[in-house]
Amino acid sequence: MRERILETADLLFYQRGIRAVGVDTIAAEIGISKRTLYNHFPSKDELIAAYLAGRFTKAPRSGKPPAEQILGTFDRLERGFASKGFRGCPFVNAVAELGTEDQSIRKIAVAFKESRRLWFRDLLQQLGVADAEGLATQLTLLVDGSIAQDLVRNDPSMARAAKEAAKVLLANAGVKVDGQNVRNEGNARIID
Amino acid sequence: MRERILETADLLFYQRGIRAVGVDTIAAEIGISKRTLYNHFPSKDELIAAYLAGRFTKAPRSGKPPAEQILGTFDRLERGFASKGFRGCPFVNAVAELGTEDQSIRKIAVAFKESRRLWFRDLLQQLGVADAEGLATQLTLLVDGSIAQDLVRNDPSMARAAKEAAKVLLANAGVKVDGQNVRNEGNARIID
DNA sequence: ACTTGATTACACCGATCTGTGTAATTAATG
DNA sequence: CATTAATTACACAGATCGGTGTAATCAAGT
Repeated sequence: MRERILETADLLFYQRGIRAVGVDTIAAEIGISKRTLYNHFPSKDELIAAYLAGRFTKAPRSGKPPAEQILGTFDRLERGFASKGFRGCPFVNAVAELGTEDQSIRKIAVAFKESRRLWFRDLLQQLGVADAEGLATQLTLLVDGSIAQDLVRNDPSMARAAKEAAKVLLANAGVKVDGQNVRNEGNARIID
Repeated sequence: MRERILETADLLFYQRGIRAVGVDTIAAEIGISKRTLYNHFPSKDELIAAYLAGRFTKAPRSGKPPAEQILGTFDRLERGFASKGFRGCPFVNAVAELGTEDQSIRKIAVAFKESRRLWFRDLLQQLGVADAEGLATQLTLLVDGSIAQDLVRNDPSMARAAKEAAKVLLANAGVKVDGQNVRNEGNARIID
């Protein structure tokens, strides 16, 4: 039951916005009484927090080469953009909608952003990139930038643009990409 | 009077979110009657549209070298992030909050994003960049990415990370940056 | 002084919001 | 069968929402 409530809340919150969806709407959508919903979640705020916590999915660990994993992120992004229900990053949207004052929600959003940055960083470290921290941050900018742009433009190709930029940044850091050969001894050299 | 309403609505909408601010709140904040507000704006929706239209500021035209103008964007971003009231991109926030179905608002947001992309593109063309269209798109990703990241993290240094990434992208396209020397004949070579 | 237009106070509308109280109903367990 | 726990229907609370109707007030211009 709790999961049914959560998945319905997830769908409606993400699709229409948190403030735009009332608890009555959620209960009615499932076909349960409002009382039942409040028996599982003491307040809407806790339901919102649970919704965001449920969106906190770890990045998949795979055996593929790190560079492929990194660039594969943008392929998954593009598929996500093209899928029907895509409506931007739920964490960014929540902070944008609910404001910065709500610390509990902002903390979840920060934790998610940071977890993805660290995922990038670890892969970059495996690749021997010198400034893995900085480059990981830059990659997250491309990710969130393409998400924001797709949200307003509804243009999945933004993911590909981000991927191309990521390739350049990776190559500049000495990572071999797409069979390109790159040396990185003091002066990086990009061969396209 | 109309401007007073607009600037107050701007402040409250941007700071607290559009759905979170009622017309009564706006009128009370100014100290006018709700009737007066509705005499200037027939509905809240039109007030929202006017709010976004007012946020539509053209990028400044200056006589500085194109490369400096482009990179200066990120310096201005960083100052914006560090300023007290910064709360992300009002257009992205509006779309995130009001949903994609509201076409009139989404159109304003798209127009703004596109205007900034074209501003980048024109400067890149002045620099003789081959794929000015594509690179301009990539730069907007860095801009919007840093905005989104700063919104949740409250970390103005995201603008600097975006600037560093932009430098790499520019250099890779053969633009001379920071006194770096770059050739771009077939194979770009980056010297840091 | 007279007219015109803007603004005011204020009550009111129907709808919706989060949240609660309560008593009846259902389903599983012993 | 009896107990227990969950769920139900439903009314209701108090607040807020966007928006309107109306008559009084105010200020400026001719």
